[in-house]
Amino acid sequence: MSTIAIHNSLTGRKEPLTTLEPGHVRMYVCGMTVYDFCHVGHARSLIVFDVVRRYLRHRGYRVTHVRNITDIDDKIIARAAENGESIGALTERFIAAMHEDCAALGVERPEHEPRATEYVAEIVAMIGKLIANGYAYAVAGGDVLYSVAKFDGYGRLSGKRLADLRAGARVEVDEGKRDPLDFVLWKRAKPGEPAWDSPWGLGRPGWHIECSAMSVALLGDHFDIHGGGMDLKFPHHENEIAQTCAACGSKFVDTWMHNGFVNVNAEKMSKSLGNFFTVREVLPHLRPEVMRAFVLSSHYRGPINYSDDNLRQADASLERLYVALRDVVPTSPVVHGAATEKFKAAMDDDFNTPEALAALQALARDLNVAKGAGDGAKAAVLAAELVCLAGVVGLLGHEPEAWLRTRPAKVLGDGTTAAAEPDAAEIDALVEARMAARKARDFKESDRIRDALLARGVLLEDGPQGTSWRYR
RNA sequence: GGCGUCGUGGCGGAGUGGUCACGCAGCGGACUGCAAAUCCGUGUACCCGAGUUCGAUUCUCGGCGACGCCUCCA
Repeated sequence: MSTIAIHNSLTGRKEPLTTLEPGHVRMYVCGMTVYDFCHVGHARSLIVFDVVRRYLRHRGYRVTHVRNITDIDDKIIARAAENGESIGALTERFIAAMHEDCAALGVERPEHEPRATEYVAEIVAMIGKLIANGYAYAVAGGDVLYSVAKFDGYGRLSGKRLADLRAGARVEVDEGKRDPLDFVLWKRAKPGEPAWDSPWGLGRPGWHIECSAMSVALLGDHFDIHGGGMDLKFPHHENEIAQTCAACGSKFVDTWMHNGFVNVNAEKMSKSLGNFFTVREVLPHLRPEVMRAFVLSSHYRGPINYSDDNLRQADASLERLYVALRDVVPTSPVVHGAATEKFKAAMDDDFNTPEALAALQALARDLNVAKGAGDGAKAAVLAAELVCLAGVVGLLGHEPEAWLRTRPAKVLGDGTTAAAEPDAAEIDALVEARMAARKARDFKESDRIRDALLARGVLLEDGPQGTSWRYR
């Protein structure tokens, strides 16, 4: 059996996947800070690791997938205050919204979804260990800081040296900080802020420590895969390594995976640039599967450019697959052929989804050829293989006819939705009328009907079994 | 300034030391009453310069350019 190779950010190279426990992958992926809606950048990360999870399972692994929720931090506190809303109400609202977005995108629920506020005891215990081990120190105000210089491997993940970091440090030195790079583990509460009791007084966790504490609590102090967006590499993941290794004296994570950004006009989609689109504003006009196809059209580590044209192309390539599946009933036990081998080889090679998608396209071609040759049995077998493989990455989950005869509301330039398109009943009636005209060889009339429908977004196609229609 | 990633045909996007990605768009053909879909065919693509090599888009070095991280960020 071939093995899966994964690019490990820690070593910078592709390595065969190994698991500490045979056949069981333990994977932690950094999730959201819940003070706002998910945007397309979050969607990419969610989809990428959803595909990783699905593929590992497809390859026979049991997967324990943890995706945390950061439900306490500065931005949450600030946003709640801004809104005049309690922190709990704010975070519950955006957690629910995130779950809705995930469901819409077909992103499976991970096995565990721990929230920082539910793990304060573990966090406090870990900070205590770090102090005991000499890696952390409490300062007068009530903050506890991590002493970066104490940790040998600091900077290994992000390829940074302490000296370089200090030279470029833009952070002002807090009083009490022994080193400008030291980061906070426990933050003293200001009046009115949510706070938990601790040996260092009332306060709350720093950002990085929650992931260390929760991953260790749920997956152990040494596990297989840790993932997240590229922007988390430094300082977040670097700090996680420093914390967990120093507290537990273990190796922590074997394979680090980082997905690339979603760009808009070649610039990173981000809150500060204001060039982001939320999942919920985009999804009504874009079928979720198109979003997934778009994300998978490029390799997860590279950048991907979010644009109408690229989404359109993703839609078109997906449509080609659905058109191929039209009028074919897939056989029941799936027979795996050459396409499966290609698909598997691609996915085994660091989840090369563009290559895997190419295998699906090749399969669609064979399927079309079989259909053209009238070889229904072969077509049925190929269709089954196509649906099965696509399903592994969460695609082609719809009935082809249903997919081709549905479309999201078209948004016009002014933000309004386009006038309603003809419904199925009306289209069927017109198709009937056109059929009658064709039978009478009144092609002028039949073409008039077809052109009129096309002008309203409906495409008619004459085939051996009659006329079918779809939106375009 | 430090560190890093990347630069492939009209567009998107894989990949490889010497045959082939794949999709979108275009063109020619088959099919069709005409279309659409489909199939077949079609593009002197690999940022620039030097080096290694029988041979480099692929390896090495240098340059240019884009982007990212170094502060919260998926």
